[in-house]
This record gives sequence, structure tokens and C-alpha cells, in this order.
Amino acid sequence: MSPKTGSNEKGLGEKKAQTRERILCAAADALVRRGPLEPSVAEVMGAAGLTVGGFYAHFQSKDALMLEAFRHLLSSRRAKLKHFDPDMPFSERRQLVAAFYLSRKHRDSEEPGCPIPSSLGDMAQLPESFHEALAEHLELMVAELAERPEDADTVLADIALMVGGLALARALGPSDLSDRVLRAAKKAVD
Amino acid sequence: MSPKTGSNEKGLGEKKAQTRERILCAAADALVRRGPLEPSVAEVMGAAGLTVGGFYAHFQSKDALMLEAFRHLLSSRRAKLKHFDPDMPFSERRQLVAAFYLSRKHRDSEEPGCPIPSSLGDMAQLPESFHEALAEHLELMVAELAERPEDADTVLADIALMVGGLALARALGPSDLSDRVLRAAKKAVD
DNA sequence: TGTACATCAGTGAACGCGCGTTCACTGATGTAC
DNA sequence: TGTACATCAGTGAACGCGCGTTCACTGATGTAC
Repeated sequence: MSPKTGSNEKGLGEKKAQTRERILCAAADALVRRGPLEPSVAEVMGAAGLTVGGFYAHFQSKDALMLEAFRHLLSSRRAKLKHFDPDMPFSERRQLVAAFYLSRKHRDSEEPGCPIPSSLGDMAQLPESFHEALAEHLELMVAELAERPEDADTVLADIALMVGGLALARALGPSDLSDRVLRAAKKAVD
Repeated sequence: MSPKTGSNEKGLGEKKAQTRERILCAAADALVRRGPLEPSVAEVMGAAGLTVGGFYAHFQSKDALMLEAFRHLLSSRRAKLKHFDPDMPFSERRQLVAAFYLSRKHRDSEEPGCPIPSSLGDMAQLPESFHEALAEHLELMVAELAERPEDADTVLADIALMVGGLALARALGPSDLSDRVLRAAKKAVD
């Protein structure tokens, strides 16, 4: 920015950018598991190996952090869909997506996963920007997955089924009934 | 209780019981709209026309209040199903249930409604008793709605679809996309 | 019937706590000369 | 090369706030005699 900072401009800024990235990753991790509201700033900073005070040098507010993490997570999820064979027929793709989404592995969050189920309940308390981010994501998902215009509703219903199934299964805690919910929802994508 | 309290035992106890009921109703109303965690004790008491301090004469804790409200709401929902014609075929009943559940009226909570969508996100932070109440409700719903044993999975998947569809539609806020999610989910119950 | 007392639903102020946010400071790093 | 200064990412204590919960009190109602 300032012409005074010569050769260090990049070096220092890069270190700060890496720290910012660490905070963002820690926030994304917490968001997927527990939604955007529950994790505290102190906790996220702790997970990134930092103390609370430094937070506001990187983000304007907790909401701003969580919104960025939310957007980033949604976009990562869409990116995963690109790995499918583009020639795969619509119905086969639906089943593959559902099989992963409704797996016990995804439920038990052994990896990043989808931020929607944990965020649904918080949406009413969150600013409009979260709603917009979710709406945009759904539109893009439809655009990505629907083969023909008539598939749009099928995609939306599949998403409702997957999100509901996963959220229900998580709410039940690991149990036979929870497994049954996952299996039943998977079976319903036919 | 005490033999000293003679004729007033019923009269006074009844008034207190009515107050307790008012608190419970206010809590149920808040729970359906915003889940078991967000509404504060002061707010619920205020909605019942009382002040905070008196709360603990009626309930042991906020969790205890919300658990009772949650159980009560779930049981009311099951009671509604009893109004269907017992001879109605399974597939027709599914569609009727979904049509109501996924209506804009239900989304915009113009009446009590289902406590599950708003509670899903809070379940991880709530005591085991909430999980048990939800699990029991799902089992009873299956028992009530499934015509044959093979229908059990269909019922569970329908519930996942309805809960997910409603939660998604609410998270999006009233909008065209939200309406489309409701319609798409309704259409998926075929 | 009248008076003194007991009961108890509800009040309102206070508590300890965790939160998001702020801010004066530190200490490592790079610049100027 | 060496010294004084500027920068700035990160620290840690403090703030105001809302929460769940507690508790001494009030005041209406019923009981005892």
C-alpha cells in the first residue's frame, strides 16, 4: 500500500494472509460441525493457535468471518461435483451424490462436509447475506446437476431430502434409528 | 399435600396449574418458531404475562421446560394424524400429510406447527432426553403411518424430506425459491 | 363476626458466567542513515 | 557495519451485555380461634 514498505510488502503481507487463512479454516471446521452461531471467536482463534485479541485485525466481525467461511464451504461443495464424468446420466449421478451425502461417514463428520444441515437452524438469526448465499448455492446446484429443465424440481427435492435426512440422523445421535433414517433416505432417491 | 391446607388445596393448586400451563404454551410457541435454545426464560415468562423470578416455582430449569414443551408438541402432532380416515390408502395419506406439512401456511408458522425443523440444529447441545423424545416420536410416526412393514422406510424418508424441505424453505426466507423448494418436495412424494 | 397468623404465587434485584468487541501494549522485523 | 527508529501481527486484560438462576421480599388469600 504505502510506498515506504518496500521489499517486505509481500513477505509480511503473505504471512498475515496465511494467518487469516488459518483462522478461516478453523472457522469453517467449526461451522460445519456446529453452525455459524455456536462457535465463539475465542474458540476459533484458539483452534488456529492464536488469542482472541488479534481477530479484528483479520475480520470485521464474527458474522463476517462466518459468512466468508459459509460461502467458501458451499463453493467447495459445488466444486466436488465437477469431478463427475460429464456423460454420467442424471439418475446415476443423483444416486452417487445421495450415497455419499447420506453416508455414516458424512454424518459423523470425519471430513469437512456440508455446512447446510448445521446452519439451517441459525439462518433466522443471521443477516440477509447468509440467505442470499444459500439461495445462490441452490440455484447453482440446480444449474450444475439438472440435465433438463424438468430436472430442476427433482434436484431441489433431492437436496431437501439429503439435508433433512442428514440433519435428522445427526439429531438422533449415532444409533440404529439414525442409520435407518440414512438408509431410508438413500433408498428414496430412485 | 399438607393436611393443614383444607378446601383451598384444589382451588389454589388449580390456579397455579393454570399459570404453569400458560408458561408451557408460551414456551411451545417460542420453541416451534425458534427452537428450544434461543428463546430466553425472561421472554417466555413475559409472553405468559409474568416476570422471570417466578419461573423456578413451576419448572426445574429452562431445559426441563423446553423438553416438556417439545414432548407435548410432538405428541400433539401425532394426535393430528388420528383424524384421517383409517381406510385411506397409504399413498393417499402420504400425499395429504406432505401437502399440509409443506404448505406456505406451515412454513410461515401461522399456527403451532411442527417443532422438529427449528429444533434440529439445537439437538447436539441438548441433553440426551431430547434425542430420546425425537427417536420415540419417529418410531411412533412409523407405527402410525406405515400400512405394511415395508412402508417403514418410506415413512422415514418422507419425514426427512418434509423436515428438510420445510427447514430449507424457512432458511431461505419467503421468496420464489423458497416456494419452489416447497413445491418440489411436495411433488417428490409420489 | 373479627382479628392475628400462616401460606405461597409472583416480584424484582442481584449473582456469576460467557460472549463479542476494544484497546493499550509487546516484540520481532525491516528501514534509514 | 551499526544504531535509532517505524511498522505491525499478535497479546491479554478489560468493557458492556444478555443469559440462567437465586433469593429476600410482597401482598392477596385462607385458617384458627
